[in-house]
Amino acid sequence: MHSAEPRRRDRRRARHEATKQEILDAAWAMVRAGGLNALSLRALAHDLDMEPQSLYTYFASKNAVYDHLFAAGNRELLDRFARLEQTDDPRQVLGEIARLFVSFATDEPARYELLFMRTVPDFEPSPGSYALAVEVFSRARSALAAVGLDDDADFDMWTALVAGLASQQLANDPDGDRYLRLIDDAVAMFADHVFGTQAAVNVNRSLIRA
Amino acid sequence: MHSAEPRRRDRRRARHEATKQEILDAAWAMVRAGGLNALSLRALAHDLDMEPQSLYTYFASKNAVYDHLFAAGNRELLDRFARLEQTDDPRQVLGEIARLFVSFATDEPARYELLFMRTVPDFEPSPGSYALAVEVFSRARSALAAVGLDDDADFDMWTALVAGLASQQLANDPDGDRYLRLIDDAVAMFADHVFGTQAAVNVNRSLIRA
DNA sequence: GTCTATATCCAGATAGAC
DNA sequence: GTCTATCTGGATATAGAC
Repeated sequence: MHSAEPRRRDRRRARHEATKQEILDAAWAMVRAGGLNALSLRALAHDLDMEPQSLYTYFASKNAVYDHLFAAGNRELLDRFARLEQTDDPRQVLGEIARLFVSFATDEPARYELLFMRTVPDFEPSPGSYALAVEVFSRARSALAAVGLDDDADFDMWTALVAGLASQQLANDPDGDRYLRLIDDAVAMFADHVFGTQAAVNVNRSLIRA
Repeated sequence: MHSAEPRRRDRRRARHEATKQEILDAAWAMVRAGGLNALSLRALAHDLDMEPQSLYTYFASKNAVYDHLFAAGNRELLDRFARLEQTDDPRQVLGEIARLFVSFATDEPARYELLFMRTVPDFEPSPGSYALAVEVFSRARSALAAVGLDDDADFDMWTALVAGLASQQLANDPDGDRYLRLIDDAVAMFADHVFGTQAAVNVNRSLIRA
């Protein structure tokens, strides 16, 4: 009879985790529908047919819910990084990363807002969640470094360009692709700037041949 | 005695407008201190030593206050446009406009947020205020067209680049100039892309001379 | 034009019974 | 683990006396 106890605890824990996940799923649905600041514990409880107070069994506060969403968003980004096609072509790498971020933004604007804009008052990610964000950052940093892009200012320019495309897409054409379709052009512009233009490369080749 | 009445009405109206402006000044101070969503009619009234209900004499709703801030922000932008140095040099024009927008953002982040991000739930500018925003847009559009930049996609790329620099500056280095100091480089990158590189120009000159 | 009083609704969070 | 009951505080807005 002693041996049954641990299994019972496991089942309870599993149930607990399952409920927690249901709450998080409902939270995603809520921010998806009404924006990041539309998250409300009362409404969340209502959607799940429970009393608001019961949520505190699973999350210590509303910001704890945000923290789980924040962590999940960063894990999703890391997954997408892991699935990137491997290549040595700098322009292809830049294009892949830009598409990764901008589609991450358009897929779920609220998630992008949570991770990259500072729009939830008083929310600070926990150390564990923040570590995931740092991992995302260094992942991007080293992906660019691998193709010869290791200058800090260039990196900042790149993130500004990608963030600009993403935020304009969300703000001005949330359901279209007006800025999404500028990605290839943006990559060409940026790559020409930091690596030299294809034209310049051709000129250099001519000089070498001469 | 009849002639005194209009003057009394004028004085009353002037007093009314003065109080209205005091409220707006306090509102600016509030969003400056606590962010755009920190605006609260209760707190506003408290700062002005009045009851919250009295504010309704001056503004029909909280969003009416936001609307006045929105309009004032756009008027300030138009003023800055009017004060731009006149020049035919495309790169100089691009640089001036970029600095105009990014410093407009860093001078008062909440104002930039109100005008260019969609971060106040349920706020829609009134037709009159929106008209000012449209005027700002067309002002930027025609300033670029005047130096030969009239392609829609190029314009979108430009706004994305400038918006990206501004938003990254606000989000990642609000008190510094990490992205501000990239403006010249960004202008060069963009201008090279749409007008051709200086290198390419030199090559063309060589060809013409040869 | 400003006040008191009030309506209505929302929020996050805690204590303690069961 | 979930509930009832409650605390505390916030919000926007309206009615009507003065």
